[in-house]
Amino acid sequence: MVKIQEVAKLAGVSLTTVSHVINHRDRVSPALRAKVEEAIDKLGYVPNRQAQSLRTGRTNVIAIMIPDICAPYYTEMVRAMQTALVDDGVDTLIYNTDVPGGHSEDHGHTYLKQIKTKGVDGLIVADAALHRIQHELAEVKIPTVFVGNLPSRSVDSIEQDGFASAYRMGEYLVSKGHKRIAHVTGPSFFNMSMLRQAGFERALKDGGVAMEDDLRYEGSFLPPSGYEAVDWLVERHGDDLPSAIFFASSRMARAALAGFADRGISVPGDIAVASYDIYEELADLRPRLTTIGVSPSDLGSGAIELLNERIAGYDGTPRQVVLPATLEIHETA
Amino acid sequence: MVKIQEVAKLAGVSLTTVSHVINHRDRVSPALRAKVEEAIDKLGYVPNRQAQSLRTGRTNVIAIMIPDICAPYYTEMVRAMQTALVDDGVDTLIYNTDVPGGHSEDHGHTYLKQIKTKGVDGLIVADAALHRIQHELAEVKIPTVFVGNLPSRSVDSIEQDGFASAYRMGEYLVSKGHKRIAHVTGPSFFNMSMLRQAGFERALKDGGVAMEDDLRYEGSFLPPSGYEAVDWLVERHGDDLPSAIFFASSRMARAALAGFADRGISVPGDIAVASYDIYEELADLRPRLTTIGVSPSDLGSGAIELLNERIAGYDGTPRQVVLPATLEIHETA
DNA sequence: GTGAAAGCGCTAACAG
DNA sequence: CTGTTAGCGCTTTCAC
Repeated sequence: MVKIQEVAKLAGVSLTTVSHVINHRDRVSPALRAKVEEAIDKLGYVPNRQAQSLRTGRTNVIAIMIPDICAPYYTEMVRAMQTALVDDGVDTLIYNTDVPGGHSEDHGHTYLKQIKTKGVDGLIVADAALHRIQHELAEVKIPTVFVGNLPSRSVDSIEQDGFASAYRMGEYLVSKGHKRIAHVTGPSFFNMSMLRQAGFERALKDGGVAMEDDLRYEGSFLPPSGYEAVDWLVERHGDDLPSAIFFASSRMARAALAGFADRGISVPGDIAVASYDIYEELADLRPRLTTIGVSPSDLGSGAIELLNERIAGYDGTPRQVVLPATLEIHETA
Repeated sequence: MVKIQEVAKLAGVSLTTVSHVINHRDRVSPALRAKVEEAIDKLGYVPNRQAQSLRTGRTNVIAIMIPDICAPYYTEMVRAMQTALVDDGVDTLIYNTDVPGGHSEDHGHTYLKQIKTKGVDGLIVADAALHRIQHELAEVKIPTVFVGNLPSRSVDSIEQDGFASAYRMGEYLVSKGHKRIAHVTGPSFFNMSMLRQAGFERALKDGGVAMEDDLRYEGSFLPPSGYEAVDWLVERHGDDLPSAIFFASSRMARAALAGFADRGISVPGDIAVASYDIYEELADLRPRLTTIGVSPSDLGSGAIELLNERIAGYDGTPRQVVLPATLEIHETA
């Protein structure tokens, strides 16, 4: 490893000067600068980040915690973040709480510890399962932004209004004349699940459509439970299907579409399908899903904005940004 | 930030002892260790990684370069890598060469520079577009594994046999009685595209089926070009469709399925569809794609194995691992 | 505009 | 088993 001293020697200057041409170009005369830069090139010198960081306390790295790197929703979000960061040369350490061998929350806990020691400049937590460790989040003294609903408001957050969005979808389905609507919710231990559920069912109620308990199924947000929901629906109501079904996540809806196809149930002919969540990848699905949600890209770039302000020194009380949802009407409902 | 000295003071020992309980537990008497650990807890001490790394030269971080974090193929691969790394506490810096604002290869170049300065312990490059900068790869003195076909064999690599796999799919289609088969290839500047193409067309030839130039379309591996390929096919051969079509990537095939659906062309009724690539997410697609390929998870965990050996000090000539492909026959062909 | 010197927090000889 | 000591490579006052 070639170090700053060797550059200095080759260029015939002091190592301070070399450091200056690296960090404060203007403080060095053009002539010297040229000499130094030549030496840097010749030697193939690259500054050692560890040493730089140790000295400056900055790493130019942020950590991102997501539950599942295989979910397109999160990858689109991460991509937007990376895009927003690339010009600043900030790198992203990605932590997947869903990695096998343990509960997501445990991993979150472990990772949080790990992250603290890493000396990252900032942290983005986009994992609803971690709302339970919000107190820990607040104690982490590095700038942090939570993506999702964070009741405690202990750190900055950016989210969508789950209640209002789900309400809007409920309204839409009612407006299409549906009178019996099945509802596959998210896990009841997630705040966001409850919000979406409450919003959706409130809309039905307001629209004069009763939500039968027997038409509600608690899913996990993940694909398998969407497929299972179809099994449940057919077993339970096969002889008298509801006219529509709403999924609290599009991953479930996507799997459910496969389930309906496998059962020979036509969508939207036999049953209309709608879901929460929006992201680009859904565009290639047929039939195209009718969904409501906020683009993960917007959430991602918004999160980075908040984080950058914190990193730059903003020190006000935690902010809470709520992004408006879009209703995308396509073939399935 | 609480440092090792304060812990030492509180525990009433020298800072070496503290360092030892952190790094070499067994070198310290249980009694002292307990005292030190208590002090660590009380103070909430976490070691500063920058300092540790500066001293030891290890960071417990590896860098992973992929072209597109939104492609399920790569996310499954990354996930497998992270799973293989989590127990060792190794974190992953993820670089997306496909990030907007520049050509993938340029980004690769830039990132490579950035990575060099980061002092990562290892590097995984899973981006075929980067085979052009293989010489740079070889010059990076950190342990590196390339995922994909690397003709120069300048570093360790793990890959699938594109020729053999595509050949096998060609054979299969011929065996199903197809006589006119369209072929959507990958970009001709990729080595792997050429391998797949050669394998597939060779199989047709060996099976006595002519490959008409007019039935070949050069795609990009990405979804949009799959959709475009359908447009091309219909414009060109709408009145006389071939009986089957093979896509060199499943992302193209997936988009093509949407394209066929939009045109009212039934799969496999009007045309059989097959593709390269295998990954879990395809399971939720209907009709299910008939594909051939190697699971990205296997590639990912294999890559980590190779990398770990290098990090551990293995210093032989570059190895080349080739994983066998699986033919998955489903509905579309 | 340039250089000497101090030290970021930690680890690992080495000596006791 | 424990403590003293010398840096890892860099940035940044502070003098000149």
